Amino acid sequence: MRLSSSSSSSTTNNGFDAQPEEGEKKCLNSELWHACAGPLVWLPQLGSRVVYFPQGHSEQVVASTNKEVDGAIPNYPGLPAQLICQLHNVTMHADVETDEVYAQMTLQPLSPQEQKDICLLPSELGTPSKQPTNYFCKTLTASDTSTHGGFSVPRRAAEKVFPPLDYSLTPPCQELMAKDLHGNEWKFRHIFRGQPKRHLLTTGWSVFVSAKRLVAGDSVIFIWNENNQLLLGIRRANRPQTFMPSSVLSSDSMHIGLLAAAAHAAATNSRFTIFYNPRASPSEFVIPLAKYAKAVYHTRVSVGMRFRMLFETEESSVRRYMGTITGISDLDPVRWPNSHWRSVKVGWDESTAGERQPRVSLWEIEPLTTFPMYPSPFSLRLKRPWPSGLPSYPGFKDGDMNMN
Amino acid sequence: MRLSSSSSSSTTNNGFDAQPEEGEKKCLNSELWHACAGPLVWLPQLGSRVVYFPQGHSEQVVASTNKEVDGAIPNYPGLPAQLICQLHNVTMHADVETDEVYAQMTLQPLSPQEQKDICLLPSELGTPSKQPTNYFCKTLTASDTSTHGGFSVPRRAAEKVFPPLDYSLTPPCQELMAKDLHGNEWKFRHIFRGQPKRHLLTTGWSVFVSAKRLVAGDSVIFIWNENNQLLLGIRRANRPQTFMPSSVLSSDSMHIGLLAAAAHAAATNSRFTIFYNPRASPSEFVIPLAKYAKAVYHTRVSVGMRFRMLFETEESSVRRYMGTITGISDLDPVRWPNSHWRSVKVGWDESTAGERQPRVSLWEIEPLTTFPMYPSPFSLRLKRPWPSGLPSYPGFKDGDMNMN
DNA sequence: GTGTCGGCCGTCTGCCGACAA
DNA sequence: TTGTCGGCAGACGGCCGACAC
Repeated sequence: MRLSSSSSSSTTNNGFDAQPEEGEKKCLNSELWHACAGPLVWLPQLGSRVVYFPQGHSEQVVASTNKEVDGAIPNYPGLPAQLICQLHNVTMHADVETDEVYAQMTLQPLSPQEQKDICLLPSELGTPSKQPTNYFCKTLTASDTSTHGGFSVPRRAAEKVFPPLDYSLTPPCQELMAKDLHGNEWKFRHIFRGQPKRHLLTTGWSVFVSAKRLVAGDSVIFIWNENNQLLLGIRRANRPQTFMPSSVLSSDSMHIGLLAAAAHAAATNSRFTIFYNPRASPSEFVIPLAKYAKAVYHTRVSVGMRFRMLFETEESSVRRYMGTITGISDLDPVRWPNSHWRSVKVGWDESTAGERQPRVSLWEIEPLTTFPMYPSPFSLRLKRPWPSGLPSYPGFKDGDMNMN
Repeated sequence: MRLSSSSSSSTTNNGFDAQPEEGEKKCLNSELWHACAGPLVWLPQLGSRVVYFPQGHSEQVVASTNKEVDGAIPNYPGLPAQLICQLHNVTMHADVETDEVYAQMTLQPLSPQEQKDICLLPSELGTPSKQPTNYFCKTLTASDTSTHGGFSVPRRAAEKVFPPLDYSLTPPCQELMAKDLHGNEWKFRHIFRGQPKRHLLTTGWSVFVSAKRLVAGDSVIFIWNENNQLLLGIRRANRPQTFMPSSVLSSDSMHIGLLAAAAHAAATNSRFTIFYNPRASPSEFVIPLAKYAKAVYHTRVSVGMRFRMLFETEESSVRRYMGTITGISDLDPVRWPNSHWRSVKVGWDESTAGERQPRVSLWEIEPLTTFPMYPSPFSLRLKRPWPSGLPSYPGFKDGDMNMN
């Protein structure tokens, strides 16, 4: 049985397959996936080199299982804190039950020889995934989810993303068809009525709410794409995890499995598979190699330095928060010495910053004092040693770094 | 957040905690758990020695994730096909979403010294868990689950497990309160009416059906226990897995995690935790040591020998099927040489046996030709070598074996 | 501009015995 | 003995504008 809809990002398919073949994976709309994942989520490019962080992967499992790890997790001496990998496959998925978006990636650690020959391509910095322009995201109110009525569409939203109504009708109304991540179609009656006049979705709305089990606080996303299709995604509020597989494997075993799978792949230069859940994971843990290299080797940070960092707003747009670097140290000096994962301790300017993490990674922030983009002998003198097991960085050629 | 109700089988609590303390696990009714798990499911006794089979554990993950394992799973040379362990903890759980029952066990592999000192206690053979006597199990019909009506209670079932109605009333009826695995109470109107007269659950029934998302084919279990409480459990039909954690960890990583966790525990004689899901797992993979030893060292089997084996019926009772041993060999000679897991190839007498497994383990069957219970020098001559990494069996004392 | 409510109508839930398997 | 159905009454779903923030 297929448990999720999926789509390979390597295809250039822009819509849905009209008739997916039996036994083949259904195609999943990339625009909608990214809209649901959020504006800050990028997926690395197929075939590119990436850096994989077991620590970050571990954090995702912690967040997903909501269980702290006890101290019994063995060390994997052969597993460095970061693995440079080739990205062989990346597919977008959505949970059939919850519509939760996630990505599956197949990674292959580079051989020592390949690591020596590293030579960054401009394209490997990672390009932000194209966010749709004609869309809106609304957090559902009690009235929206109650059985008593329909969905109140914000006026600007309706005018921007829905087809224009024929205002000569009394009342003006039309039928909308929207496709969700799995390709299912939902029909809504869109009407403009009331005193004062407003846009509403009536017939069909409550079916959608109950089928998706939406509650007040969850959000819906409507997209009008370039193929004149209406797409419809959902984002659940951050209620406590309910999708946890508590009855399959202990969270300790999951942690061990993740580490052992990566360690085995690293030792044999073979492929391994991971799942990245952008809305459950505290941070991305598969980073384009060039982005990592730029942040770690071509940006100099120090205590006291000011920086800014992007965060997602409730309306699914982006804003910057300012902060100051208060320290630079290993997050876990015993288990993961010399790791760049969350190596920067920070303080946030705004007092409401209680929920922003106290530790970030170098590639997540923009220091306000910038240094020359192109590497110089000076900037290549590292403050911290190159992690053991990885080569030094001779193959980094100036001409290949084109990062602005 | 607590994701499942649970109860330690080490407590002697026979009912529900009236007021579970904050932060403490709710107590889960053992009778009801066993009724939902089925008549063939035993849980090993707390503190006893058990044999753990990574192969069986692996089979459970395969069944749960519905995905075959590719060949990439590394060997764990230090991990034998069976581990003798001390059972430090065993707790019963039920999934909050699905009510699916499962058990959590904490195992500690015995040290080499402890393995030398093995001396079986009579109690360690494993005692069948007491199945409730006053109960019934009914598979729901289309009428039972439709919104059009209530639940038709089979006459014998109602007379056996529900409190007697006052037949002087017209119509005779009463209110029933039943507790599910999580301790939630459900209220039903029990009425005896119609022409011909029959027992029905009306008011309250449809709330239960929709809350538990029951469909025709699922089963309900009502128990009247010795504390005069009515307990109510559910067993879903074997529809394709829906609880799968596809977005958390790849099934390969899960397999590796399971093996690595056991291997690490075996190497360091430290504890590890596993989940046993009796209705998802093809076979039990944590076996009382004495049961294992009796089957492997004190029962002689050969090709052509007749045997019988217990199976669960649809009505949650037990029946025996007969078969003939057709071969004895390793299930996976490469990865798990000298393993007793499913080492017996069998043929079944009845032609409808298509769904019964072609390979079973020695402790699952009862050979029809029995040999003396007490070990003799003759019966101790093993047909197969004692698995490497385990001691020979000198500590087996005659006086301690009291197995009938 | 939009969240919630009272009002009102229609559909579907849910209780009943009939009937047949 | 019990699964399904037609009949029927009442509850709730769901569409409407009023109204207030």
